[in-house]
Amino acid sequence: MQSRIPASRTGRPRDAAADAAILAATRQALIEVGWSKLTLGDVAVRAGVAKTTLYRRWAGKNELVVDAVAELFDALRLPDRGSLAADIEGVVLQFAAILARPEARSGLMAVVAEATRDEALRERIRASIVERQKRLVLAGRARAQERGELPPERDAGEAARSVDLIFDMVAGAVVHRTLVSAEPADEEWVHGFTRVLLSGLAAAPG
Amino acid sequence: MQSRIPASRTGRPRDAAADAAILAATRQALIEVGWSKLTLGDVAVRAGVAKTTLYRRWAGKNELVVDAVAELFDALRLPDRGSLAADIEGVVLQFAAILARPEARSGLMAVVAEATRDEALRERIRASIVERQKRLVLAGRARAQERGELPPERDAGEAARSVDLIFDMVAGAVVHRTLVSAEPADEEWVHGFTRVLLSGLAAAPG
DNA sequence: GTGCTTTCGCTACGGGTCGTAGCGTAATGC
DNA sequence: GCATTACGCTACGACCCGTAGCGAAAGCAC
Repeated sequence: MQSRIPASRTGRPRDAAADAAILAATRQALIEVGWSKLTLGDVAVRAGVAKTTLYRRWAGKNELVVDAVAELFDALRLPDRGSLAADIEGVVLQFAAILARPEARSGLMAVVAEATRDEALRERIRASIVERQKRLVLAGRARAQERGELPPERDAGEAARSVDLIFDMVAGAVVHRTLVSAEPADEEWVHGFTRVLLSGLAAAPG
Repeated sequence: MQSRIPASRTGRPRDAAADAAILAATRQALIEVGWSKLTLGDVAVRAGVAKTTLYRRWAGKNELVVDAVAELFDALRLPDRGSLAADIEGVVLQFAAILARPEARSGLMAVVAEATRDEALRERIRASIVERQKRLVLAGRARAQERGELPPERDAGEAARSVDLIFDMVAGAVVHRTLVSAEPADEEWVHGFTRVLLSGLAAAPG
């Protein structure tokens, strides 16, 4: 999943530790110098590998940063706080906390911008970040339906569209609040946002 | 508002037509080569001016692209379709149409990414794009309150927070849908989104 | 008109990054 | 041992950056 360029089956195997070192170095470089001034030569020095080694594993800066950032979002967990509203607030707060970290802010938006002109990169982001985290929406909704807090979907297509909409609204609002409005997505804001979102979902099924 | 570097009062005045030519050339370059491969030398050639002229007016690539993209959003209008839901749908569809244009997609996200590490650039984006377009939310809400579709705010602080939340939700959702999920924000999607948003706002005042 | 000031187009430059090629060496499978 | 691949290192041409310096042009004050 990480290395875009696959390793061969024969010959000397790749150093597995180098992958982790490179991704960690990439995140550190994002923190210290940001996306635009991040150079692959610098990352290689930080990771303690040769620049050519880096190019053997990743096609370029875009792919490398996507992988480095994607790992950050794997820490997201769906808490069980007893109610859908509280569960969502918990996830959104975690999401906001990740987006507050400079390596996530600088890297994520930059690769999304690059992806507007790169179909393969867009698919890479979708697969390794977006689709990967939709598990949270699915699990949260299923639990809420068990509790009777949300009505069941009429059909599968309806359900899929609903998940997509919720994901776009949650991720979009938090990202916009954090990166564009440049205001913190703190507990007060998350509480207000969650209330509006849930009221809307409950009142407008489908 | 456009040229970051102010002109002097005496001496030969700047060619006013050059500003428009440079901004148009910037947008055209965003369409053809995208943000990352956009060079100021290329923009200067496209605009028919010397590279040094460009540097006399803008501090760099970031500031230039912000100005070039900001103009795109000035075309937004609040239509009067008779109901708040219809009005919002109209604005959101216009917003989605702008974001569907490659010069807006590529440029906007890139400068937002750069702004995560540049306070002045962040303020520039806020002033020339975000705050500038909040007029739409304000006008839409005022009209809805006249119609009785939305309750009045309790106080000014409440009202301001509400506008910020609405703006983050609308802009965030459309941007995320268009650029990250890479799905079109068509009429069907906008209709569903608007329904959820308005139901939420009506049910969860303040 | 005559100066003063600033803009403009042009050329040239050092500095930095890119992505690749080439080499000798190290590590694994057969 | 042999083939194959990964690794570290060096070097390279290509490109873009941002600035300096120049002569010419276009306004303003007088």
